[in-house]
Amino acid sequence: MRKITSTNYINAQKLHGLCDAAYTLSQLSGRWKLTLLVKLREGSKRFSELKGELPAITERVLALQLKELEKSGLILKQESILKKKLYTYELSPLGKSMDQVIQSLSDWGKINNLQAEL
Amino acid sequence: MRKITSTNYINAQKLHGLCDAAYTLSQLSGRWKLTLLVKLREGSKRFSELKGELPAITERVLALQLKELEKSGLILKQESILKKKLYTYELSPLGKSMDQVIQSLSDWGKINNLQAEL
DNA sequence: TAATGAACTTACAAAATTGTAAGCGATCAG
DNA sequence: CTGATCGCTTACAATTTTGTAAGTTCATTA
Repeated sequence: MRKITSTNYINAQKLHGLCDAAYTLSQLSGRWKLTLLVKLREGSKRFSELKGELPAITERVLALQLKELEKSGLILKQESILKKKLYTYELSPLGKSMDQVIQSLSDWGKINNLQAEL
Repeated sequence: MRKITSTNYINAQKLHGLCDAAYTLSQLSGRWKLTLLVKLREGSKRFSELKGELPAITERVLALQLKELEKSGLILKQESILKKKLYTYELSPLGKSMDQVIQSLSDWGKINNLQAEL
């Protein structure tokens, strides 16, 4: 939970007021958010699928990140019509509008991420 | 300082191994880094200039962020030929190669950042 | 030469994020 | 009806990031 009276929080707000790029970044900040969006570009997935594709993530953090992405409108949570209590997550139109952003982040990483050669 | 034995650190490494976009994002993570790059796209600037353009930043944090950007090779610190101990910061070639990334982050923010209308 | 300013650094505290471990309420297969 | 699985939630601790306040060093200015 954020303290909306903290200098930290206030500074973030000011920053978003003077830098659009920083605002965008803030929507993606959180260890796994961006990667979740990348995975969801492939199509809608369930909680357990996402967990399976991100071996190091814990359920707690996965739930947190999904909730925040939903709150900021980038993804949608749908209940299956066939089975109750079965949900799928998918990109919302807003999330899809991030396509170019995600693509350029991926492209730059592909060229400069030496880590990935392992 | 990061503990290279922490689960947190190890998870970040794993993540960069499986997601190029996340690697790119990690190079930009830090409250002011991206905005510093945005400012430096306008041309090289000095410490005090940057401080002046980012009213809310403290000297401590500005110094930290600049040092990290330098360490990751995105910016260069140059000493003035005319006056000793006067430095300017500028984008390195690697930093300039982020142009497309920064541009798409800005573009998305421009459309979706309601905050900025203040 | 004393004062000023630029560019930091240090020690410390607060806040935010992430990880650990366990538990809980459906729903469903058997 | 029973146990298993899915999709979470809770309480707590560790880690990481950011902020506060003060001080330092060197070089220039007056």
